[in-house]
Amino acid sequence: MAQPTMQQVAEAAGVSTALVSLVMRGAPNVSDMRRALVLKAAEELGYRPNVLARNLASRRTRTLGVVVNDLHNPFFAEIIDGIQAAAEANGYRILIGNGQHSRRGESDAIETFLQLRVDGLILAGAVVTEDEMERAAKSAAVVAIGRTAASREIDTVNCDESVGTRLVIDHLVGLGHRRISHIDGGSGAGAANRRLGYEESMREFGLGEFINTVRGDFSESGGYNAADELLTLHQRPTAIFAANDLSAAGALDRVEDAGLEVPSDVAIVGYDNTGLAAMHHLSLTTINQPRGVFGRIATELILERIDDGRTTAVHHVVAPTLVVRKTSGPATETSSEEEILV
Amino acid sequence: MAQPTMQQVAEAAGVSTALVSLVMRGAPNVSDMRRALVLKAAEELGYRPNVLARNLASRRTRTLGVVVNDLHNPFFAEIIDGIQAAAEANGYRILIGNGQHSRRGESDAIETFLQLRVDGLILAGAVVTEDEMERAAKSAAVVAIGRTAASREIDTVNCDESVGTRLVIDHLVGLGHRRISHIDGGSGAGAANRRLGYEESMREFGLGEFINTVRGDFSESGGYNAADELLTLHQRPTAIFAANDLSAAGALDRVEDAGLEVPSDVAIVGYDNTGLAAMHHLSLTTINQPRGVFGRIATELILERIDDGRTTAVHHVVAPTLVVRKTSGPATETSSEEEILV
DNA sequence: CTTGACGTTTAGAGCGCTACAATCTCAAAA
DNA sequence: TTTTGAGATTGTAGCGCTCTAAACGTCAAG
Repeated sequence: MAQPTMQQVAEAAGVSTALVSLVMRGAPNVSDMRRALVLKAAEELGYRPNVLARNLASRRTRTLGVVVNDLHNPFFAEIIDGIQAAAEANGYRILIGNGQHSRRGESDAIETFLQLRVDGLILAGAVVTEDEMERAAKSAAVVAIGRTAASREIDTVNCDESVGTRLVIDHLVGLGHRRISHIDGGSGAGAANRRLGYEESMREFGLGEFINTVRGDFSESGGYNAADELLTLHQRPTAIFAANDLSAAGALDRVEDAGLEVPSDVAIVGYDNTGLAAMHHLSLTTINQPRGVFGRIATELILERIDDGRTTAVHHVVAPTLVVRKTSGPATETSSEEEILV
Repeated sequence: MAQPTMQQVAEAAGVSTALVSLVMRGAPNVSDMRRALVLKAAEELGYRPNVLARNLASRRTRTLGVVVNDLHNPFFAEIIDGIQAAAEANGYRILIGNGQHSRRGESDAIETFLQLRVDGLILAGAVVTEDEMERAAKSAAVVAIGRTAASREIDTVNCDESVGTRLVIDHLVGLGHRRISHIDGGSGAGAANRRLGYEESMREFGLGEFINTVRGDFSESGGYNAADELLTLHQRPTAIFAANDLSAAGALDRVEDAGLEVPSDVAIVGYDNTGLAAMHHLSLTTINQPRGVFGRIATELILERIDDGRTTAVHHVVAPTLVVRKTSGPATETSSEEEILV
């Protein structure tokens, strides 16, 4: 496994190592003749630059470490796509670390990257303490996706939940719904803001009296149980706004189990526009977060710090969009009649 | 961003850099007094070992590069879990590279890892040529998950598709089904073996005359269209075995759209036991591949090469299991009658 | 006292590369 | 011809660490 070094390439090509270095880095001031000579020698020897040595000597890695909270969550895959595209376009490579859905796992991944001396660190959905992020920011540029940070050293990219929730309520109200209940996401990321946004929007539309939030979480069973609770209500809602797609799927399940039709008896709206929601079988109306854009913006922010030397924090807020599918529809006569009875 | 070096720690602790190195590596022959001294100095300075320099000097990285074909596929997340656990237990760290679902992307990720001089390379679901894997094997230990390799330099870990398919057919036959059709997975990974296994098992059960494969792919729409084709058949099948869960979901959709009951009119079985299949809403009978085990075994194989110097290839085959859920049930009277007519 | 053995500590030579300054080359200008 | 200077090439000192061999106590046995 002994690999050829620059030295050997230099000897084979009959030039200095410095020239080989220049060629490998694609420097401009090298004659075509020598460049060809070096390239040929490198090719023949199967030379592959040693990034360790290169980074050590240049004190730059041109590498971004991406720590995702949980690789199981497909949400992050698209963020990574965005990061990767933007990074490549700027001559950076990325390395991915798995937080294993825990503070501890994220810490380890961050530490690994810092030891590797990455130039920048993108934390997606991180749950580590802000303290820890700040400490990391002493050694590399840091940007966090999907969470806030007060530090001046840390940029953030977030989705505007209040816009997203308003889109949902607006959509449902436009369809004639008034009794719109919310299944909240417990301690999940963004759950609190979604609940607040729901309440705010309801009031905005003069529907304050119909505000009704039941406790749930970001899981299917959480949605199922919460829907169960809603169906036993004296006045059951004509529409359910769940905190995420998974819990919306659970709610859908429960509603159908009860022999009710979706959307005619009860409309259901999710949040996140996961692959699940797009499935023909579910076809869930939901809120789409432009995940690829998150990644792209995060990368651009980090490169501004690394390459342009920006030192002030930037907090980017991205607007989500509504995706209408089959689980939302007009409030029916029945529902309206019931409403009159209220 | 200038980070403290070993030199500075050594000065602060009043010892040599060699001693600091010893302490940082947890070497045994260091007096408690000096160890404490060094640790304290390192702590105070916020010292963090430079992995680049360390790896360069030691010519070892104790790092495994994991290249996954597609980060969007949750299939790989569990494999990574298994790898990570096994790697950590053996003092190795892992870095994840995204193949972006393309040969090109995988090549790039592999090249990046080789330039980083990882000790081992785990390719999960890779679609690169065997040539390329072999070239990589010249510089690092390589093991491939979910594909074969003829090279003596490359270990593999695979699932026994013939066992999996037999489990499915056995299950369905046990429920009284005879007219069992297969929706194949086109050029998807493992699709060919699943189709072969299906045909073989059918013959084994004396059901050769009922073998019926329709072209599909690993997507929901592929399953939908294939099921559509099956339903127009003069003798429609009483059971459908789809090449993966996603296409099974599509088939389920089509069958329900036709007003047929699952499983009483048509039973449906998927493959892979993805999160999708586990959803209450679908509750798909399917074949489970022990993905975490894939990862663990792959890691063990690679460490055998790295640490124990094994040079012969090992090909590990793991047995899948059947997960019975709600989309499979007994063949009904109607179906049997129809069969008599055949 | 030596001596030698053992556990601890250190000096210093790399690891493979980049960066910088120095040097060389050669055609155009003087 | 000599000078000039821009472009091409090279020598070499690190980057921060590990590793080998040697040096340094320390202490019991001779």
